[in-house]
Parts: sequence; structure tokens; C-alpha cells
Amino acid sequence: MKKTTIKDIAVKIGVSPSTISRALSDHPDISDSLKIKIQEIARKLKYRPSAAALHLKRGTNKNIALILPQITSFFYPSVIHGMEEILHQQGYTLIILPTNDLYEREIENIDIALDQNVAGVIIAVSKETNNTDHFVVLQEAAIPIILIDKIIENANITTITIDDFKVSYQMVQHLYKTGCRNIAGIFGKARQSITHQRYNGYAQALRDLNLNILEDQVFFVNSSSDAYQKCDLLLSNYSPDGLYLMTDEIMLGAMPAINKNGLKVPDDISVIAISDGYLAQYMLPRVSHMKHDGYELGNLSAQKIIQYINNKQHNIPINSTEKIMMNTNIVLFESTR
Amino acid sequence: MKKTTIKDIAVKIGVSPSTISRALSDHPDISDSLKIKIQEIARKLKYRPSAAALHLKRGTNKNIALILPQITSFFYPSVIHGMEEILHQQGYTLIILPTNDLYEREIENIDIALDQNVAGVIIAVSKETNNTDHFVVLQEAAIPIILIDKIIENANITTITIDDFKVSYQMVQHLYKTGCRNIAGIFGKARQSITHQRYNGYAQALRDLNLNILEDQVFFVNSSSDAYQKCDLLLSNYSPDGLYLMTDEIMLGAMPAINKNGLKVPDDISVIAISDGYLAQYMLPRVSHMKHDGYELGNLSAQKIIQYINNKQHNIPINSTEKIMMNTNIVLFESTR
DNA sequence: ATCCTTACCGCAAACGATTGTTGTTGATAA
DNA sequence: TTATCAACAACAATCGTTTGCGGTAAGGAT
Repeated sequence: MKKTTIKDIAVKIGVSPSTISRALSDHPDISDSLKIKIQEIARKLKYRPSAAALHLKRGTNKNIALILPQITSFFYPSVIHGMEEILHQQGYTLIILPTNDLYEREIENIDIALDQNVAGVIIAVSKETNNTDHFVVLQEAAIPIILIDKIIENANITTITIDDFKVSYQMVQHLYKTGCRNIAGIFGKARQSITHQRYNGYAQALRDLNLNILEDQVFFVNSSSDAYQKCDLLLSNYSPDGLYLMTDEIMLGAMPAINKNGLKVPDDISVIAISDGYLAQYMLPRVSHMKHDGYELGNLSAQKIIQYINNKQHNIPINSTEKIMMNTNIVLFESTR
Repeated sequence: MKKTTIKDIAVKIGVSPSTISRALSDHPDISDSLKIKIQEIARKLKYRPSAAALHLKRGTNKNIALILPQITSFFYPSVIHGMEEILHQQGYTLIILPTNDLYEREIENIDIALDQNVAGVIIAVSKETNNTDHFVVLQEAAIPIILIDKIIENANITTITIDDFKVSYQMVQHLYKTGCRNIAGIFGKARQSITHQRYNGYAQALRDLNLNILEDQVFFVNSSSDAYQKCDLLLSNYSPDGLYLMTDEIMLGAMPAINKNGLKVPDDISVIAISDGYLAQYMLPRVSHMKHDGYELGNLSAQKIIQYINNKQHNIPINSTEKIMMNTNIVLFESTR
């Protein structure tokens, strides 16, 4: 049972392939009666246009590449879920290209996206990435790009993130309002933009509240287990009454460390995190958090990339470099008073 | 800067495109001197063969479709990670098609995979899926298929799973050995093959140990929060001394329920789960588990699908219906004695 | 009777690469 | 000198679809 082509339909009713093509795309040169007839046969023969032929003809396909550092995180699967809802409904398909946080691999993946002639690329950069040089090949090929979550600052590329600064600021404010005066923090890898923003928000809030930034009580970690170690270190040497946690991964490591040190939450220490939400509500106790919704991020970035693709098809310039900041909502649980 | 084609190289050195093609694929008809010259120019012009043209010519591409129920689980991201390692290295690319556990969506995704002429399909079926009728279109198109994790039993299709029966059996045995005599269990959705196998292993072990299967203390749940509810219900009405948990999702819901009921683990109750491992070691306390390694599963299924694809290219029949069961190792933590 | 629209539809090139067939050399054997 | 055979490359068809350019017929206007 091989696929029926436009040619099969053509010989079937004795017209040329070009007529079939026009009929199927509702071209005005074809009479209505013929159109109906052709569309009927096409349906009967289960005709599906060849993606390969279209791809070759148009020079692009309906695939979107998602380049990300680690698929095994708590965040990106939700992002993918959110993207997929939009993409599927618009007839696009998602290609996953993990970099394992390697810059080299990121370059490779960009080349792959290019070779595959994807319609658009969405990227969360690796921990090693600190420039945009490798994006120019995409730009030269006029492939729409969007940077999400882990972005490069000051890049001339559209970015979508949460307002990391503001969110962190508000988290510290909240801890303050509930009585905390000695607020420690555990952050992700130091040189990333996302860490930068979040730390700055944290630090600025402390300054604005006339609290000291206790450098010994601020840590930058690389993984859940690293967070566990550092949090353990923190709590065995100091006695903060508030704890800021930058991600789900960090929360996952920090909570057991708190427990290990025999501290009661929130009586001894209040905890607040930036979290996808899922994990936060299953911690013991449940952790108050700013809900950084991966689904929404994915949804929005999919919409954006499609918009850019459509603009390009209508020759609307794609130079529009948007800097989109998403809102987050605070979700309160027992970890704060 | 548009892509250089084979034709560009041809006019550059004044030979025909066919000669370029043959030179690049090391065809004996081309003289060595010419080959070297052509390969050099190709490199200099950064020639990359057009994926679209190859796709059209060959009728297939180097994409693998992964159809799965929920990307937002703890398990599948590791599977993807494991697959990607192999696929990337072999020049294949991964397309993600989530079904949201909908049968209809699964059918759609299979059609998409077909339309895209993927080289192979790897599927974990949805909760709603209980037949293989929708796979025949793939089989008719001679596209290699592998079922993983959530499979259909007795299907004439290669499957890769852990030995769910055996693993569950061993888990109960372990609880027994550590002193448990009243072993409750929380399982996933009732009608799935995976649940079936795991429940059977659990039940058989109990029988072989001359323990009663306490039907009131066995639950089938649909989500983490459902697991929380049912576990709470269980513990407020009964006093099992051992608890079997079928998945990470279930563990995530059950542990807070245990805590809520004021039970000490493992003093009051021992807990063992089937887990990817990551989450289990961050529970409070850490949970002993059979390590169902998503990475390994992904790795193996990627290898298998590539093997099948290669076989097909060499006209080796792909009727080989393998039933592969992966080993798991027990990882002991504080949740059992 | 001739010219011009309008409505329909076919021809053929193009997208980039592969491959069976054919053709042209030059060298060797008869 | 001529037939033979490598060795080497070009030609052209093919994959499925789109699309610019013609081309034909019917009908109306002149």
C-alpha cells in the first residue's frame, strides 16, 4: 500500500498533475465542479501531500527545533508540553536537540537545525554559552530564533523569560513581611544570565529593606546534590531565618539538608523557591514558591515562533527583537508563615 | 549566503553534477585525482547535502519519532536523554509526539510520523490504548516500530520493558525479608499492561510467601494527588508495615501522606518503590527502590531501532519480534530496614 | 466574419541529489 | 591499421509538488 501521489489522482480522472495541485489548493483557475470532484477522489484515495516534496520545493519544512541544555530537568518537560499544544494544532512538529550543557554540542545542534531546514529555532542556552556568535548562521538563513529561559543578555534576538529580577525581589520582600531578617540564598551556576538576574533581585531587595547581604550565606551550586552539600554547610554554620531557593533542582537538594539539620519549617526557617509548582507541593512541608510555569512559557514561545514564521512568509521583516517578561504568581504553602 | 549545492561545485570545476555526486560517495568510476579535488572544494564551500533532496529521493529521512503519553513525567525525560545519546551519534534526529494519554492523539501522531516518512517509531502507548490496530499503517509502510515501557501485550511488535513481574516480586520479597508481613500496595491505572504485570508480581510474591492479599489495602491511582488521597485513606484505616509503590509519581504522592499520618519510616512502615532513582534519593527519608533506569531504556531502544533500520536497508526481514526485558538493580536507602 | 475576453487546463522547469545508460577518450591487443 | 577494452564523465530520468507561461475553446462584441 504505497502512498497515493498527486499523479495518481491525475491519471485517475485524466487531467494533469498541475490541475490537481491547483484544485487542492483552491486556485481560481479551476472550475468548482472539477475542484469538488478532485477533492472527493483525493479524500477517497487518502491523499496526503508528500512532506519531502514540499520540503524540497519550499526550502523549509514544518519542524521547529528546540535546543535545550538538559531534558532531564523539572522545567523543560513542561515547556515542551506547552509548546506541543500550539505546534500540534498548527501542524508543526517538534525536534528535540539537547546540548547536555555543552557549547560544542549547541553549535552542532544549530548546524543540525540548519541542515534540516527547520522553520524556526527555540533555544535555551547551555551553561557554557556566553555569546551569540553561533546564532548568526541561523540569522543568515533567515530562520526565526527565540531565546527562552536561559538567555544571553543584550543579544539582538527575541527573548522570553520570567522577570527574574522582579520575581526574586518579591520573594525576599515576602520573607521580610513574614518576619525574616536573616535571609540566605542558594542560586544556580554563577555566570548564567538567569542566575545574575535572580541574584540581583535578591540583593536589591535586601538593600532596599536595609538588610545586610551575608555573603557567607549565599551559595552558587551546580546540581541538586551540590545544593544539598552547600545547604548543609550553610545550616551547620549559620542560622538564617529565611531561605531563598532559585530552582526546583536546588529545592530538591536543600529540603533534605534542612531536615538533616533538625530545623522545623517554617518555625526555625522559612523557605521560598522559584518552582514549576509540581514538585513544590509534594515537598515536606509544601514549599511556597513563585510559580514559574513551564507550560505557559512553552505555549507563548510556540505562538511567537509561529508568528515570526508567518511574518517571514508575508515578507514582514523579522528584525523585531522583543524582550518578553512573563508574570509569575506567588503560591503560598506551609513553608512560610 | 545560501547553501552550496552539488551543482555549484559542478560549475565551479566544470564537470557534471553526477560526477560530483559520485566523487563525494567514493564511486569507483571517478579518478582519484578528481575525487580529491572535488572533496577539497566541497569542504571549502562548506557543502552539506540537502536533507530535503535526500528525503525525496530515498523516501525516508533520518528522523525517529517518539510517541509517548506524557512528557511531563519523571521517567520519559531520562528515556529521551538516553535515546538522544545514540541517535545523535548516528546522525539521527528525534521528533517528540506526546499523546496526552489520548488514543485519538496517538493515532494522529502515527499519521504524522507516517507523513514525515520517519525512519523508525518508538512508542509508549497511552492509557486509553488497548489494541494495535493503529500500528498497521506503519507496518504496511515497513517502518520499524518498537514499543517501550507502556506496551501492548501479545502484540506482534518488538517490545522493551523492565521485567515488571519479576521486579515487583523481588520488591515484596525484600519487604518480607526485612520483617514486613502486612504489605499494602499502590499501583497505577488498572487496565494498563504495565500495571497488570507489576500487580501480578506483587500478588504472586504474597501468595508464595503465604501472605494474604489484602484487597482493601491495594489501590489503583491515576496521579500523584490521587496517590496522596488513597494513601491517606489507606493509612487512616489500616496499619500496613510495608508499602509497595509502583512509580515515582505514586511515591511523590504517597510519602507526604505517610508523613501526614504521623508514621515513622521505616520504624512504623517500610517503603519500597519502582523509581528512576533521581527522585527517590531526595525523598525524606530516601526511598529504597528498584532502579528503573530511563536512560538505559532509551539507550537500548535507540540502538534497537537503528539496528532494525539498517536491517531493512540491507533487506534483512524485520519481522523479528523481540521481547526484551531489562534488568533492574535494587537500591537500598533508609526507607527499608 | 473577425477579434477579444474569459474560463480552464496542460507543459515544462524547478527544487537537490542519485543512478542506469550512453558516450568519449586513450591505450592495448590483434 | 583496426577492433577491443578500460577508464572516466556526461545525459537524462526520477522522487512529488508548485507555478509561470502558454494554449484552446466558447462566447460576446464589433
